[in-house]
Amino acid sequence: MVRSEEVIDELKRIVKQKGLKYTEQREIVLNILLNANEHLTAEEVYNLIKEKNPESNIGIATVYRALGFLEDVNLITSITFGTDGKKYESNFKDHHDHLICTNCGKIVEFMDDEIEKRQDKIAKKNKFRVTSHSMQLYGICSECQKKQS
Amino acid sequence: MVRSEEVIDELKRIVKQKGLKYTEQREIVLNILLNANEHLTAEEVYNLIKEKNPESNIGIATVYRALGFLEDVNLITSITFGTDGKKYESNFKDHHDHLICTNCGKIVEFMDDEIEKRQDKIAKKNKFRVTSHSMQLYGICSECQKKQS
DNA sequence: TTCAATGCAAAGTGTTTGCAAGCTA
DNA sequence: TAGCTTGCAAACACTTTGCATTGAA
Repeated sequence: MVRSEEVIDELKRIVKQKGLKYTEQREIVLNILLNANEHLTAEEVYNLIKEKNPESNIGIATVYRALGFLEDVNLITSITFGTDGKKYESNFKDHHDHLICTNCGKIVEFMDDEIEKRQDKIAKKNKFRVTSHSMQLYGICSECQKKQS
Repeated sequence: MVRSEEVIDELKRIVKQKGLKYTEQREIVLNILLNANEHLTAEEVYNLIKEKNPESNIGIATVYRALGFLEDVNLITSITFGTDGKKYESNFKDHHDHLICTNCGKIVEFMDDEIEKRQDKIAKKNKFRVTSHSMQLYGICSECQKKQS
């Protein structure tokens, strides 16, 4: 995990290097994700901004554009699951994979060195130079199992 | 892997047991997925039907309804990854994961017992009853590496 | 001063629903 | 025949786009 200010500085650097403008809106969106403990949909980000930064009067289109931009420059990542649509998270969290409850949508993060090692091995065997990966295990979480039975 | 006819019989059994009607449309949709080698979106299923069963004049709404029904009765599963939306696959296929070349789009399928075992272990530790998973390794395939260098 | 970025609303997507007609049991 | 299913089109929800305006460099 990295300090928020460092990531914001990184955003400033990227924007400058690309000859684009630095805007408060992109910073707000990035900040929301840096401080979020869970994966957020575009709409959730939008609602959080209205709640935490009511003065900003941001539009939903801008949120979508900011999310797209931040994903392009690799500051955030998205995963998509079930009916909740695309969910975003900051890239400044330790690497992890996801366990996803297909009933309630809960996402649990995990990390397993053994799997990471095997992935490298598989990539080598297939002569791929792997740049990233994503893994999702779908199932029913313990709470939902109780409710169902 | 199971023979198509057995799965179709299973569908007939389920439909009867639920007091519903057996229709050609549901059978066609199921058959498309049984014979598909990849995960298909609703629209891809629809297009395949128009190609392989042009006489059926099926509507896209029926495809969605059939997919929903087949998923409810556990003959097929859906997962969502990337930007293509919900993708379906039959529950009667051998399992595999994907290596994806981000340059040319080539997809290589693989399967690794060690990873599968670790996944089970992780699921147990988190008290999830896992029903499916998807893993993608993104990178550059050997041909594209040659072209780039 | 320039032109990227924004907010708004309209236009696109993909998916679901209402309904009259069709078809299975 | 009864009522589940269908095809069609309209309705929906989510996301993107066009455009005039704003604002960062």
